[in-house]
Amino acid sequence: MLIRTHTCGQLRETDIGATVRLNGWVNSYRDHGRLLFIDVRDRFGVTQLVFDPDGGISAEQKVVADRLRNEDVVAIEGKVRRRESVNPKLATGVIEVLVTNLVVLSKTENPPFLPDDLDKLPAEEFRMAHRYIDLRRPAMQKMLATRHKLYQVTRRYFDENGFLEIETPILYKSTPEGAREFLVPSRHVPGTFYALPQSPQLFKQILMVAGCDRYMQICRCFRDEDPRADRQAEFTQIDLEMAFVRRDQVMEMMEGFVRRLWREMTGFEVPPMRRMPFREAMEDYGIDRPDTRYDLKIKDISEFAATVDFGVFKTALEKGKDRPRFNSKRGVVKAIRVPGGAEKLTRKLTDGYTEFVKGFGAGGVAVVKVVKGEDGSPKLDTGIAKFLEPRKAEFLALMGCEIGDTVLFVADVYAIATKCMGELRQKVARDMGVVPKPGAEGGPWNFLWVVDFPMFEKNKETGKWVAMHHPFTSPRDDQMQAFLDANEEDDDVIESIVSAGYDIVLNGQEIAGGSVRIHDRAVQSKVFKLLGLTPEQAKEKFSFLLEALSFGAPPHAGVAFGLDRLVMNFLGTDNIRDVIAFPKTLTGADLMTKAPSHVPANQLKDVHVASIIPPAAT
RNA sequence: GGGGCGGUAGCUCAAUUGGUUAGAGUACCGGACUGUCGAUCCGGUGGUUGCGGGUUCGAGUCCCGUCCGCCUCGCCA
Repeated sequence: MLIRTHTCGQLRETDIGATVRLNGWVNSYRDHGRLLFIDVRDRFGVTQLVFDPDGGISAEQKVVADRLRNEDVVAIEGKVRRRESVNPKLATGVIEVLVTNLVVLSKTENPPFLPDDLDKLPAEEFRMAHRYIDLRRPAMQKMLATRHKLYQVTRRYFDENGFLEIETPILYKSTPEGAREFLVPSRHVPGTFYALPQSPQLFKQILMVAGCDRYMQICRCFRDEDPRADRQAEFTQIDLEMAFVRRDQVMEMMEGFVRRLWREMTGFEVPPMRRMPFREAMEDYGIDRPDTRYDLKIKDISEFAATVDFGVFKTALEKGKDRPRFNSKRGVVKAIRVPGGAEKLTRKLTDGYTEFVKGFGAGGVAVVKVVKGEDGSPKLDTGIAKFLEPRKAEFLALMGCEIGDTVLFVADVYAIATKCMGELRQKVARDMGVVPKPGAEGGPWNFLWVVDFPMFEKNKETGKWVAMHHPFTSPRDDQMQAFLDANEEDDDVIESIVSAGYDIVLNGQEIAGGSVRIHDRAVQSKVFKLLGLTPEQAKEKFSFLLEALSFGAPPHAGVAFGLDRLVMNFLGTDNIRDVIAFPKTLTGADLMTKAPSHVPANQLKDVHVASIIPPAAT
């Protein structure tokens, strides 16, 4: 074949006169009879070829050229010359190649679709089934290049900071807490199974005990739970761990990474990141990953609401009134002041909010508008105005209301009211049009740390304690003694213990999370006990960890970044499948390879597995 | 597991209340054309309306079931 001398994005004015060879795909053809133009494409760009019987191409080859169609693969030789008319859309648009020799390397069937970004894209289902064509699109090539660059910046930064890149096993021990695991049957030991790792959490801690000091890995993780637009069952993490550090050293290292990453990927200089306690996030934003690009803060007005003669408030506030503040079952009234809402939040929208919060367990949303009265002063209107009227001045002052505002209320127990308000705040922000464009489209990049998470929370169904982050997260240093001293039966104390965990939140999205780990066997044992694991169960599941911790474990801490979400941010997409070369559907199918698939009976027999699904039914 | 949206030519879409032979653009095939660049012009092929039932004189359209895709709640230590 004619091996290329240049890529299809390379030739410039300075190459005019040179004899070159190009390889690539036919991107489009424009047949003028005697004269034929072909745009040839590779991942580097597009170059125009000209086939002219007066220009050195043989009559036989011209006939072959006339038969070229989109996505045929060709090799050509020819002479670079200046175009008669420049195409400013192409980087190579000043020149063209007058072809003297053509070899068709691969003739294509009529392709199911053409890989251009100009027309409306085919259905995603179809793009995934023919991924080899979809990935030819310039936008997808850009995605692959962006991911690649992210890998390189990541490896460079952590290498410079003394991290070792170490691979950990994919065939791993089942530790069935948290997410459902993918299982792999063992051939050697009938009836036993590996699991695919939800993350390399325990291996990286073991590596710290093993004296590796600093570890990093760009690793695949597997969680057999239902995906979402921004979630795949199989996804990639930038996984890290450091020894001989506490919280601040890790956070500093991570912040440095984020700063480097954004500088190199986007040119944006990330300012010092504020640290927001979990409690503040929940109080002001109703969520542990607040989007601080817009205000619309939530206000707890329980105290004021108690003075209002409104049944819904009174009923809510009666609930769990003897419980401590922030207790999930204590009744509260929360409000959001929406500047300009009186006009924009129509009755239809606010009625919709009631339906919306019902989905999260609340009874509804109460509404009041602040309008201009006849004397020009603020007047309460619609909704629950008549109940608030007697305490109007106090209410307006409390909420800081101005004419034109709408105030939305939810009254329920703390957990529900907080969740509803957090979700409602985001919905209202969208309805009001105050959510900025994504960072990749010129909007702000808004980073913050969320810290001081509770160590434990109660599972709603079982009533048992579960680790909020994971069971290897240490209490915050100043909480350690309180944790060791705590009576396991004392829920209020257990609930109050704060962990040494930390998340990085970007524009309301968690992009990284980590914690200082427990490096003391006694502390780890106490956590397992609180989580309801007997010493025997703990040993069965985590003996290797407990042993490791008992043979000289350095203090250590780490973090994991969601790599796919980082790429989504850099490309400005909200679809995770757009940043993965070979993604899966919501049911875990690979539409190109048709995985998962049935396997022959003998293959099942080899691994000692029998299907309970009758062959006829499948 | 629950809720919602969608599935019509290779692809993107249309088809009035249930009513004639299911159309258009594009791709593809044939033809014309020496400067185009999403070439243009002329002509043509192409349909199990996802699948299976049902209602009806008549179903792309209505009903039931099912499969697939997407969005979402639960779930995701």
